[in-house]
Amino acid sequence: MKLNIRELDKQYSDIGSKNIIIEGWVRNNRSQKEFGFIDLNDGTFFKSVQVVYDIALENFKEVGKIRVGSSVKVIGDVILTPNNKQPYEIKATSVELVGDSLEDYPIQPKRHSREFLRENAHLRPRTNLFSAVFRVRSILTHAVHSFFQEKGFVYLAAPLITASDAEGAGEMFKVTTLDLDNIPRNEEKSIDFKEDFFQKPANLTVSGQLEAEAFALAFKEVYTFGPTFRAENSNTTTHASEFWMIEPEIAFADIHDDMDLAEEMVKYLINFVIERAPHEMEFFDKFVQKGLMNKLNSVVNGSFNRITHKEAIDVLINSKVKFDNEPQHGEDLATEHEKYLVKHYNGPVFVIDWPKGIKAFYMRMNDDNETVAGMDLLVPGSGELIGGSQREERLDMLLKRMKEMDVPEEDLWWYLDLRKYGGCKHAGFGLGFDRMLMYLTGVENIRDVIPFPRTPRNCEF
RNA sequence: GCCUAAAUAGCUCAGUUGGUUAGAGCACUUGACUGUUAAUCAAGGGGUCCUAGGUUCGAGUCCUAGUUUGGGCGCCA
Repeated sequence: MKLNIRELDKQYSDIGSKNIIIEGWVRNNRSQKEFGFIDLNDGTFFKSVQVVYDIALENFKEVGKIRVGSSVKVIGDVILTPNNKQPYEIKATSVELVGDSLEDYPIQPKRHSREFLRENAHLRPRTNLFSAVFRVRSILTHAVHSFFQEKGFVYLAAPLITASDAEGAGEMFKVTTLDLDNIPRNEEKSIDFKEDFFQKPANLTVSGQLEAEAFALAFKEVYTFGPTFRAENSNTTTHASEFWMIEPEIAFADIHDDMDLAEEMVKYLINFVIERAPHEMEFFDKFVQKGLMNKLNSVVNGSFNRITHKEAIDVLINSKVKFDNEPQHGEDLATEHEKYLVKHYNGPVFVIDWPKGIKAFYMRMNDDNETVAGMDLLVPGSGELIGGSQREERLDMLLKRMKEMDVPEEDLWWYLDLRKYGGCKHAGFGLGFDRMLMYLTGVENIRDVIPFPRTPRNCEF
């Protein structure tokens, strides 16, 4: 009977000593004179199973030489070993080498640096850490859909290619089929995009928000979940050129409804993963970030702090801490300020009502005419986990803001239409999926929670 | 993009004020070993000391430039 290790771990006590077949990869092989042990992992379960083989095997000597990384097929019986480190193991009646692993296999049964493993991104999922990270990533993906689907939100796939350059969320990657060695020029000597695939300049999206707004004004509650691209030359532990973002958008809702949704979602995601990946979470808690589970449990059981930008600045000023950037009303928060705030409040903090000059054109103007209804959720380690706002639904105000901020109206005619035909107050946010994963696992670098990360100068694999 | 640190065996690192033939642990090869679990023990193979210049009788070590990587900052999710 073929079994995978996940199934085996569930039912090992009932299986008795039946012949079972397990196929997987050798994590370690300790051979002795007349017997030996293989740590076998088949990828279906965080833990490996120990296979015991002895001299009764006709190929005993060859089995003893099977190297780490090799794939094997094992036939054997389950035996219970309650007095050992592991509650059960496989007593092999047959061990067959399926795919040899050459002598220079880079992954060894020892600690490797994260940098080295990044350079071996095709092999790192075979290590404990990355096995745990990427299984949790998969579970977190499921959690996202599960959360919104349970609430009846409609999922839309926002376009990845866009002709609009107006989102203002950062530098964009250009999309073109023009021959770069022979770029067509028009009479003014500028690039003739009439010759290009879309007959106009096109880019990879930096946000699906504007399209999500269109759907929110039809389905009331919607979300996007997909990749996003930023061509910024960002070199930090929390930025990638290609990352995934979740962008819910809700109609007939204001910024407080928006924060309620964000808080409920973050808590749901944490609970979902803790429940379904207990071994992985235990591993993170033990080896990646001590106290992680305590932190997550207190986040789930507490409520998030909510302060205005003005209050945040007051807290910073009253702290008497000597910051490199002096906190000032009307100015942006520096990273050191964010770090102080999450420490001060000992957990996630919403900051709302930001000075209008430092936020995007679509955020709703508050009655004071000085601040907009934007909100950021700051968390320890991952920085800005969520950025969102109540959207400006008043056509005249939106047009005024676009003019002030030099956003071209002609590209966004359809976005303006949403305010002309049955507009209503609405709000939404973007949650950085990869940053959420960092927060959940305690992994400090975004490059270590993305299977094959893209960052400036790095597009291998 | 700015600031800063680093680069020595496949990996993780040591290498003193510039001085003989550049070392260790792990990995690999060979062998030993009756319950290992990052097994242990013995022997062996393995080096463009990041690259290019320079200083010096002599450079892994000092200087200059470059490349790559880490961290911090900016931009943001």
